[in-house]
Amino acid sequence: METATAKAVRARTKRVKETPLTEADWVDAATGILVEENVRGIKVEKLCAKLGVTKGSFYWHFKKRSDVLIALLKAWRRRTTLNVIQNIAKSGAQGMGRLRSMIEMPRHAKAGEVAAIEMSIRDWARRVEMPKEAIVEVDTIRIEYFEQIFRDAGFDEAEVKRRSYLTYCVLMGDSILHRTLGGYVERRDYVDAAVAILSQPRGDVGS
Amino acid sequence: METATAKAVRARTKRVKETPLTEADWVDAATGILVEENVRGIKVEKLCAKLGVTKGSFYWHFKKRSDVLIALLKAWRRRTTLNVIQNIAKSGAQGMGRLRSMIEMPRHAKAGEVAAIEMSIRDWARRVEMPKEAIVEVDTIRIEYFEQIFRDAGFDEAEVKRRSYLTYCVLMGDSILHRTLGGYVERRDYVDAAVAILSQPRGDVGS
DNA sequence: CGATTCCCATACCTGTGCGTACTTTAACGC
DNA sequence: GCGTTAAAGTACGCACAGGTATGGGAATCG
Repeated sequence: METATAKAVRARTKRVKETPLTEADWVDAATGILVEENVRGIKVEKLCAKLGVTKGSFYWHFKKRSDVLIALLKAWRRRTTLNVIQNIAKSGAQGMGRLRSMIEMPRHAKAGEVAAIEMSIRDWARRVEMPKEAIVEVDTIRIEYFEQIFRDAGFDEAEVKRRSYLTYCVLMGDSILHRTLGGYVERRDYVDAAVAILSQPRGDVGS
Repeated sequence: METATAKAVRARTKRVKETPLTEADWVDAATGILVEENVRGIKVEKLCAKLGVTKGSFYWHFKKRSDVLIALLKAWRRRTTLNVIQNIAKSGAQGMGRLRSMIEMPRHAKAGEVAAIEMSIRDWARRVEMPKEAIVEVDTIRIEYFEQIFRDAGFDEAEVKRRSYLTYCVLMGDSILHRTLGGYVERRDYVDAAVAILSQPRGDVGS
């Protein structure tokens, strides 16, 4: 039979980090599970196993399970809203180049993980109010950015709104569909076409 | 204290239907929970409560919990693949009118429930293989229909694929975003713009 | 060097949910 | 009428998960 001290040692050796855990560690672990499973898969004991500690630690950092969910959401909200703004500046794109770099985003290398997190949160938001607020905020910020792009390109206000919404639909749709329909269209091909079609001046409607 | 017979009577009176339950009844109940919560929310006892019976009934109809999930998926797959084909015939639309009626779909009255089911299954499919197969099949059928539309309109094969994928992205994006960004654009306005832009012949790309 | 505080371990209680074994009731054939 | 079978009801075992209470070791501060 395993002694209590032996178990303690075994638990300790599982720890990756020897410094005390921070809230960020818990949030990261929870985010991982959120993607692999879903919100309901975020169990206290599973979090602890992932971090190599026991429940005593969790309930020292948080009062209850839902507190880590709130922290997760807060962190995502902050990261994501900042990302939108930063990607504007970072890419250095101008005019319709901004549209292109936005449309390319879901197909970027590291985007898969990011998109998976967002999709999990969107799914969560379908039934719970708290994540819905975060989603609405992110959606609003993004669409305002699209509006700016089309406004700069000289479209009138009504057309700006329509194209912004359409653009966001394309973006959102692609980030969902390129997983199952991955190889259907080439990335370069798709991005070119999307930019061209969305930025094309309104001509006559084909009969 | 409540007697055993009294409990039996109380349970019986909760039953909506007095005829024996069918597999379809269980699948319907499970689908309801799938939308309200998610796939992990489909608990055997919750299903039973919804149908006014006890676990004895469930385990007479199914061997284990996952069997009802399989049945649910099978039913959805069948319904959805049929729906795509039927909506083609039913609408009676021709040419680009077919595109319009497809784009209108997520905004139809009863579409909310249907879309919610699909989104729940898509979320489920992100982590499990079984629902993923169903999703891939549905995606393939839909995009083949889009291809037909654009092919009939005279686009070349490469453009057919690009536009089909873009169209599906718009459809998918709208069915997700119109919940949070519901009032952002008017339905009529959005549909007109989407059809116009997606069907517009390729002109010069604005600089 | 002693006490306090931080961070975590252990043990326990409770509720819930899956699955099983057995019993009960109602309809139906004969 | 009477046994048989379909369609449940009842009771139980058990594993997991949330939360609490308490204990322990290491660092830190006076």
